[in-house]
Amino acid sequence: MVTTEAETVLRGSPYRADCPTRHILDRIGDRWTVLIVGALWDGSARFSELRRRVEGVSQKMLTQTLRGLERDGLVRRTVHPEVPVRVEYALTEAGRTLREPLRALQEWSIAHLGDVSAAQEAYDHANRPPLDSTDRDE
Amino acid sequence: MVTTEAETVLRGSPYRADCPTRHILDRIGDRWTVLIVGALWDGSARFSELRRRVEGVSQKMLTQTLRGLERDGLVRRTVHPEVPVRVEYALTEAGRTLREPLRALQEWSIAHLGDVSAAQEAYDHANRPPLDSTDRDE
DNA sequence: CAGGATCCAGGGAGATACTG
DNA sequence: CAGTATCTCCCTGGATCCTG
Repeated sequence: MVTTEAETVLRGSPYRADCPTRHILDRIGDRWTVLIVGALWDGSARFSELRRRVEGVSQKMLTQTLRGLERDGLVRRTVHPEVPVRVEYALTEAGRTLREPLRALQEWSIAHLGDVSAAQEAYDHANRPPLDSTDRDE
Repeated sequence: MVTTEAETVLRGSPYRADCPTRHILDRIGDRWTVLIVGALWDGSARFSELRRRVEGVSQKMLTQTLRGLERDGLVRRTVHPEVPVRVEYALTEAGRTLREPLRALQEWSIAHLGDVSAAQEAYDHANRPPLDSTDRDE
């Protein structure tokens, strides 16, 4: 694989379906992946623990996402053959490196949340006059 | 609003549905947002231009995503009242700041694509060898 | 050319029941 | 406890047709 420079790729390939970016987008695309990586930020956790940490995730999605991450080599799954089966999940080396860009993204979101919210309100106000009291606010 | 430090947020709030992170994830969650921001990386572009740049995007998704970005104040839409209507899209200041974290993410994907692919193959080979083969080592 | 409106298929995602 | 297996619902997103 020819590793062209990041800049080049940004302007050329990524818009083509064969670009690596697409694959990663598929991964971080689903909301759960990022949240789960975040939940494993500081160490390992058991299945139930993750389920508690990542609020709103269903057992199905948690399993599914963890498997995906495991398949990608970002998460390591360790089964402890004890009486009540105990499974621990932790980020691999590769997974840990993913925290950096993810953190950048999160910091951005924290820093710009206000602007975004304001922009949304302004947009809605300017574009969507009173219909009813059906305003979707968050 | 409890503006805890980034680290704290990472371990606490984000897993709660009320965290700003969720909003951003909803935004970058869809594959098109990132690609479109990338397509506007170096300047403005017209609708058709974007449609060409971002391969695989449907007119509906392009419009939808652009509207979302516009609503969030990340993209500015300029209508030129000429004979054939001409609309130009460009990143706003806020949108430009988003390029940083996005670039980090992309660079990560480029850097780790190989590892991820290898991990996937290894996983698939070890866990789900296609039917037909009767080999059962390990 | 830019985009609104529709119809419709596919898969994401929840709830439930069962296993080891 | 840690999943697997279904069934189903619903939203996402594509394809198509139409308008300013």
